Amino acid sequence: MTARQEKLRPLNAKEELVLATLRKLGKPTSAYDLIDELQSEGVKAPPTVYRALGRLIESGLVHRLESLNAFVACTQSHSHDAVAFAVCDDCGSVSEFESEQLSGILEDWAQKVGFGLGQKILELRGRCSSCLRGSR
Amino acid sequence: MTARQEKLRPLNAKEELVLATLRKLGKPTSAYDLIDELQSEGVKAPPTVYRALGRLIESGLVHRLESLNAFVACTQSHSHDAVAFAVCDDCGSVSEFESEQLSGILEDWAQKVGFGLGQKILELRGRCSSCLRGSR
DNA sequence: CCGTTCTCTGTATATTATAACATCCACATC
DNA sequence: GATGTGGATGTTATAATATACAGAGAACGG
Repeated sequence: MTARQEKLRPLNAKEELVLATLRKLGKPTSAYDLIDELQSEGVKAPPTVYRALGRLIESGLVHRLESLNAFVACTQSHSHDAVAFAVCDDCGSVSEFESEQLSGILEDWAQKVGFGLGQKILELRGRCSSCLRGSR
Repeated sequence: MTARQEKLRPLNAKEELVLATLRKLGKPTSAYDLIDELQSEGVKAPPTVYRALGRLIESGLVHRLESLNAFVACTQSHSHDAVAFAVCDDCGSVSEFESEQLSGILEDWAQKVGFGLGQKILELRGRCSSCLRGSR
């Protein structure tokens, strides 16, 4: 139930770079946009950035947003059980939230039907409160 | 709350073909695999199949699985509120399920934080009961 | 030193998706 | 009938996303 690091291996230089960039940008970013940002820093081939992202995801430091094919730095210290992402379709911002209740429903369902539950992908699309206020 | 067809427009020939093929295959299928299936039937360019899929999705007859970049025929008559998909990573089968409770949690959260909730993407990865029994 | 293993890297290519523009057809207007 | 207009459909090219595969170099044990 507590936050877990999937691996304790320290980050290498490229992983640090990618993580720092995702944190700086603070919003979902595609692998190729990361390459553009990090050309000059030696991250210039797709496999390089995908490998770094893969390991950051394993470590729980980065999330992949399936519905955007993009990546964000994790902003919460959480268990990684049933993390949901709310993506604003106007401004692109993402907020993370977790709910034991949510997690519970999914696990109960899996139990009931005998599904061996692995990753839970929970992404909400819509408009964030500030975009709604701006009412564009 | 009741099942809704987003549009009443009848399906055209290509849409019927794509839908029939997805039903026949009964599992998540990529747009390009559909093209391979339907070459001879006149569905041979990507925009053709993507347009058909787009309209089938609007009509609620097909779902897109974001985590697979693939498409499945809808197997349930449902409201399309908070449909979740359980994808078996071994055999590729998908089962759909719905839960008002699930829907409720997500809507409550959105309400609370002022998020204007649109599409809910809920995909569970894991192993289906028959693959678990086979214990491969 | 030499081979083994491990990590890291880059080239090329596969896969998924859309932009841009041409064409065709049904219907309206003159 | 000629002309236009709008919508669906078709075609070509290309964009965007992702991975297979194999080479290069360090670290280590013999």
